Amino acid sequence: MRILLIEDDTTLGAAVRDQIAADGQSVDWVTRLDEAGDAVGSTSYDLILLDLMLPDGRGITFLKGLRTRGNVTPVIILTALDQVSDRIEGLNAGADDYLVKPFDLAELSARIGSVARRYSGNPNPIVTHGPLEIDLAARSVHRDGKPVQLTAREWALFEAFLARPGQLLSKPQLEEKLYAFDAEVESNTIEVHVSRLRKKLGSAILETERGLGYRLGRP
Amino acid sequence: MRILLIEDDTTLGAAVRDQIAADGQSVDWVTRLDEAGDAVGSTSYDLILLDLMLPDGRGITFLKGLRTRGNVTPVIILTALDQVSDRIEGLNAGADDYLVKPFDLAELSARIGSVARRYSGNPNPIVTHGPLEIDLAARSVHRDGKPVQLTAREWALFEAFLARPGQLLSKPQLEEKLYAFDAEVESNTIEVHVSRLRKKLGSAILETERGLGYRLGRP
DNA sequence: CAGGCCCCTTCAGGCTGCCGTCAGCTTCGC
DNA sequence: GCGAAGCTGACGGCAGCCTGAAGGGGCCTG
Repeated sequence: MRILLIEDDTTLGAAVRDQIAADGQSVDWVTRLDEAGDAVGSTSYDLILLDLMLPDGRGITFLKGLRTRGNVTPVIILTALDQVSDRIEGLNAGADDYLVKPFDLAELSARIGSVARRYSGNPNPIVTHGPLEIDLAARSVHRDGKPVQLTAREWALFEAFLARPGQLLSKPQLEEKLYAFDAEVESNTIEVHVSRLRKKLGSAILETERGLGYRLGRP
Repeated sequence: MRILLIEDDTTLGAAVRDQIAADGQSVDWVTRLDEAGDAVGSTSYDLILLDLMLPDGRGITFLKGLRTRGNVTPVIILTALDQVSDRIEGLNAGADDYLVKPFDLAELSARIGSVARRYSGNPNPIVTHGPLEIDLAARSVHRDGKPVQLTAREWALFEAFLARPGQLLSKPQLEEKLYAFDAEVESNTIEVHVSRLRKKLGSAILETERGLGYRLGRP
């Protein structure tokens, strides 16, 4: 992942650069907005870390210009300004996240990871399970290459099994997972949803353990 | 590369003209907006350098008119106004960059080079999605070859889906994207904007996943 | 400064289809 | 063969969604 760091404080900049490099990402570090403008003009970045107070202008303006030109690269703002109004202005200008100095470098790593996961141009990780291809982030399932539509409840149920492959889940456990714990389910709802899931995903997908519950079938 | 310089200060204008010529580009220099209008009407420029205070009107007005007529030539604003509001107005009006006077001629060269690299004479990359052609940089959409006008919110929403094609986006996620995170949206704003987008771009463009959110439809 | 215009939000009414329920049937264990 | 547990088709209620219309605010114009 290619990251552009725009930060004029040399101490902080170097620390951030080293942290990112330690995470295995590549960094370009500039200290002025005009350098930053050239950089985004000539290179395609996956993420921009932007200081708000720079020697040749406000980072906000740079960010707005970026967005006005249709650039959708995710931007995380780094700034000493901790007032809510600045934060709102930054987010309104199109920032994706915000870090107030002084911040923990580990936290920075976490945010970078989060943004990267959310936006990386790469496709989401796909879990395969027999004839099924499951994209958890996109909430989509394909069966033999054909998309399958799952409803909200069906997803919740399916997710519960995917989270614990092979593990036996009792009906009370599943009800707890599907409903706010105060909801009263006085019927065979789980059975019905299991039935619908089997119809959509294949009858082998869920195995019944009579009297005990269900478990995800072997692929 | 062919550059149009709109500047009424003869000293500065001559200096800029000479600098650009020294960089090996060709320049047309006009001092009034009506002349500028004639020039863009008769010649195709790769870049426009625009002063904001001119004897026969505001440069902003000229720029807006240009964009309204669908002209997407990159524009760099040259101005003595150093207030943030003016810069933002310029960028919102469709400028690609700005330079506050007095500026270094070397910096001007760098910006020109940057813009040139960004556009490299070629039209912007076009994303096609079924009957839609989307120019992210110019923020324009064509449907079956006809231009479609999107408002700010509509574009922001559309962009969110384009950034992650096929991914399910929940309403809270979309609200987060459209509004500062502390804004309270107590109504069905997202639904309304989705509805408008469908009306403008075609009903199949966004698919509803009841209880979960929306996703970009297959082309 | 009034007036117009456009965009955004909110609201209300109508519609869709998901979900819980039930009943009748099948399967399983003993 | 019997009872208990599970399966599944059918159906009505209602949450969630759609959309036309109205009102307010910002921006530009005369």
